[in-house]
Amino acid sequence: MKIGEFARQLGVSTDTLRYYEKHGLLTPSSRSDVGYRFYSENDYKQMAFILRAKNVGFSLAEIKELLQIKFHKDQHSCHEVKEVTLQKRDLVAQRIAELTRFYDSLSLLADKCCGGEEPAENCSILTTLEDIDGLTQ
Amino acid sequence: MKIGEFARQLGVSTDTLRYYEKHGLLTPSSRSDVGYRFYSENDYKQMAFILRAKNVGFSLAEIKELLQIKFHKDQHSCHEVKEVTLQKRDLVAQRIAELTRFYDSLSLLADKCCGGEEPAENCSILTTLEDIDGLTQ
DNA sequence: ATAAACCTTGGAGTACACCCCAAGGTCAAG
DNA sequence: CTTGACCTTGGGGTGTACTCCAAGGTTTAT
Repeated sequence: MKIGEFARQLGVSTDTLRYYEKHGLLTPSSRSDVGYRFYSENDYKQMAFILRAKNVGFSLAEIKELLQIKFHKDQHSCHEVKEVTLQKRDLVAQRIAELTRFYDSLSLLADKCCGGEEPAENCSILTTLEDIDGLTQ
Repeated sequence: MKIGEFARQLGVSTDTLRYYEKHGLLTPSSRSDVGYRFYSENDYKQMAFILRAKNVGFSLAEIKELLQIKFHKDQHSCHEVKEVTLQKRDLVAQRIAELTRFYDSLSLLADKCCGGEEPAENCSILTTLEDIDGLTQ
């Protein structure tokens, strides 16, 4: 598949794909005689992974590290690979925990609010997010 | 508290604090006669909230919106405030769901790995993250 | 009273993640 | 065989979120 079609299917721009290639996140599996990029089914899966990772707040540098868990398979011991994987998993777990606190804070804020048509200042809604922050930590 | 001490306690630079003030995220509660910024306990709580929000992947623009849930209290109806709060909460829930998928993927990757000293290529670890990605969606 | 350690504003520079050309080559349809 | 829709590289521009001066004023300790 050429870059244009590939980009359309993934909902990104061709510029983004060239940018990712330049920065070592996704190299198309082949090139045509005249240099056209060709993307495979595997490239599609890798790009989908990159986009999901980006969507949950990983930087491109972090995503590159995640991808290298697999590229490092040959050079590194199974033990090392497992370590890195578990480290990344812990990082994800921490983010989930913090987001859960946010979720609870916002739930509390919504629950305390009557939801009526009067100005919110007269509502039992808590006065500040900081107070909520204090309550839920 | 002056800006330097405040910055130290929060682990950010004074430049960052001035930047946040300029962009409407945190205005110190007072200034001295000659213009020195003074930060209060409340400012500390708000800054802590901002940092936690940033840490879980909110942009400064999004954080500003979150903070405005409280600043809009007077001008907007309780109903509107509740709506915005619930919207933000849904967004957080989505991120949690996606991060959970990532957590599961990485767990699977780690579980399939023997963790021994041999090169990882000989391990039962799955060959690609994309495959895992496929398994867990 | 003077040095060190603060503070002020303004503006310039940086890293990240794109986005948008320009100039030119390629390819499929009519 | 040319028109239009693709593709190439290279380079410049943009928005976000800082980061780092420079030039000057203030405060505190000796």
